[in-house]
Amino acid sequence: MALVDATDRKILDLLQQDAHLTIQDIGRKINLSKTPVHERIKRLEREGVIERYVTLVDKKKLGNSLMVYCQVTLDRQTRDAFTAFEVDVRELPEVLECNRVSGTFDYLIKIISQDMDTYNHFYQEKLSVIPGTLHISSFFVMSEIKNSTLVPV
Amino acid sequence: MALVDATDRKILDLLQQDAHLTIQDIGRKINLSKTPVHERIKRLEREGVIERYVTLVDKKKLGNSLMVYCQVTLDRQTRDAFTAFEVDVRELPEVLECNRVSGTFDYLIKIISQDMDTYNHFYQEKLSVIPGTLHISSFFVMSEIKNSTLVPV
DNA sequence: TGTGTTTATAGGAATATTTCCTATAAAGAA
DNA sequence: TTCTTTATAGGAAATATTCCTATAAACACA
Repeated sequence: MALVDATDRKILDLLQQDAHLTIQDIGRKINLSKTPVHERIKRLEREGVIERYVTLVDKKKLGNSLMVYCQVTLDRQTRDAFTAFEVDVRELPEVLECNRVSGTFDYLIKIISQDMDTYNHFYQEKLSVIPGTLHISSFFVMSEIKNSTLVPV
Repeated sequence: MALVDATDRKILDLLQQDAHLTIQDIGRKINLSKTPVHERIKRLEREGVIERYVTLVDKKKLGNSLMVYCQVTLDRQTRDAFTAFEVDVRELPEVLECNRVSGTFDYLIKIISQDMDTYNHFYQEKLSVIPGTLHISSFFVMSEIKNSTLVPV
């Protein structure tokens, strides 16, 4: 049998939208008793299909009103240069996402910050000082249209 | 009193990392009985500081191995053109994130797809056909370095 | 075909958690 | 001071998870 069957996908679809659904709730929605629902969820956790349960909060209400994308280019495109940059960038709590991409720059990173002063400080003191960084180009988010964690199942 | 005090921030920090922590667990970690922890969480939910509880899943194990960023430029930068594009893009489950940004293009969107064939189909049939779209430039994610939902508190 | 094994499910019982209720202590207002 | 408000604590009821046993269907194999 496949790693994830149709029933698993239904469960995952529901849990992705609301991690606080009870096993009974899920069972009711997909016409299954609590035992198989419970066992399937535990199996999906064991297999790593379910990675974690998290709480999403309102950034702005916590004082983080500025979101910025940066295109980062390193001075050398070697494996060691990539690794060194990645180790450093992972440590920065302001960096929510970092992906190495194809194209005219190396990394696209998403940064959250309180305001422009805070961002400027972060940019000058924490981001642009990472060894190997050659060029950084910032794009400021003016309006957040969509931000979903829901992977199609 | 402020909307969110120091105790609230401790609770939010813990819940952001693990939505399945029990109220008792949280109370133990911050030296508080279950009642105030429970009341604070309910208040944070009511006030919208806590937006939702979600389950994060392994994209690749569910068959979504390709992640792509697109820079989208519209043919006109009017309010109505923006609104129309945003309504359409919000409906696409492949689009996990969409932000309107400053700079030489209008939107930066993050797309998840099974593989290149699926992405090509999405690109040709669903993305590039959105009315008002002038230019799309794709950047393929080669390596995911960091992907966090943890907002600094 | 028949038998034993595996797999998925159901439902009750024990355990744990959330939710509700009452009570206490500290801080601030009249 | 005295009353009110706010934050906390802890017990009890309601709810959920977890564990246990049992049943039914699918499958392998002699």
